[in-house]
Amino acid sequence: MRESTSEMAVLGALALGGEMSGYDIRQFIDASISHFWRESYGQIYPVLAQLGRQKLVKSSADKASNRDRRRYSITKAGRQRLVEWLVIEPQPERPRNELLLKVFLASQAPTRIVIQHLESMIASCRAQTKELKQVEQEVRLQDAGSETLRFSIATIRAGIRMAQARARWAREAIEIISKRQA
Amino acid sequence: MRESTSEMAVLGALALGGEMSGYDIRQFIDASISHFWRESYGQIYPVLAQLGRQKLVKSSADKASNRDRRRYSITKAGRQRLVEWLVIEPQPERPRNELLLKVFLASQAPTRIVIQHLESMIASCRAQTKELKQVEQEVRLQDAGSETLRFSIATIRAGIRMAQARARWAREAIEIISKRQA
DNA sequence: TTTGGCATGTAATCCGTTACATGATTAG
DNA sequence: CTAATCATGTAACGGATTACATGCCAAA
Repeated sequence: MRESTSEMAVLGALALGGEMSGYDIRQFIDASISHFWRESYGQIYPVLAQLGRQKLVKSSADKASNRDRRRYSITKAGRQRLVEWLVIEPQPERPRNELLLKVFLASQAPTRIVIQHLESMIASCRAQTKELKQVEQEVRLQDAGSETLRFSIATIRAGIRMAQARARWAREAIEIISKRQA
Repeated sequence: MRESTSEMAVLGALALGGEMSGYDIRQFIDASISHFWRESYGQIYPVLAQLGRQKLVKSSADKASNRDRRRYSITKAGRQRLVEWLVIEPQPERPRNELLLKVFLASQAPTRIVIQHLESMIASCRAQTKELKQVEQEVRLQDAGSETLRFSIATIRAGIRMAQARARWAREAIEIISKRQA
């Protein structure tokens, strides 16, 4: 089974967003879940072709525009497939973290280097927190009353909390690292 | 430039741990930084060969054992290369998060499904927090006085804080999702 | 003696990004 | 007119995992 998570992201976009082109799907993902997900065209188009072969999506040429444009929509089988995947418990991910690797190896370079990295991280976390808080307010207004609002909000809250936690950790790390041993 | 982060992880292991075999490197990484990094043999051996070609590590057959065993150590050029990499500011990573994707798409399945996922996550975060707190105590005792202690501790604290933040978020998310709209 | 851990390596495959190639439409 | 955006797709490459293949040594 190939590209299973990308398949599900594309299927999910079509389930929530209705009929869309490959291009639209990219915009949709970018606009709604870019803080924890992304898909490139290099994934989306092959995945759409494959989903089509599996009858999980259907496509039609768009007659309203004489531009080269295909519109995809999810089929009943596609919705079923999506649910099958949704019920599978996601395994805890263990992503590699380059900053933590640099912290772990920091004894090999001047201490100020890693402190600088941590300080930039704090800045970028603060920026992200601020931005996501704005997004949260916007989404609350725009999607008020929508069935999916609470799920969007839950993912945005995740981004905010993680950014805050990273920033707090970085503060603590700077203290731990700066303190000379007794 | 290929496999740059794996190269640096291997180089870093040799910088901290001294002379080691490919097998040892794997054990070292597993024992010390597995909560945010991992390397498979399928990476380690090709990377060692490549580092050798670049004169960043040197190897010698181990005569003390007549087992098939090569011991690698970092060269001066290797240490330089490592420092060059350490000073580069790590860019904020945006990993894909499957759980968050499932939360975002949760309207497509019964609500209890995603609640269950969040509850399992809380359980696994608690377990990880507990485990890392133990590791922290062990490392504090074992590496007391070591030059690298504070850096190890900083990375462990990151794991603890992130696990706690994830658990707290999951609690909040369950509330958000369970609440019926007014 | 047989199982588990030590030890090295390759091949297949997967999943994903980036670069490339092409061209239409629309807003300024 | 022309730049930005809409739009689709392929090819090359990169980085990592997993499975496979092999075999020694030590302890139970």
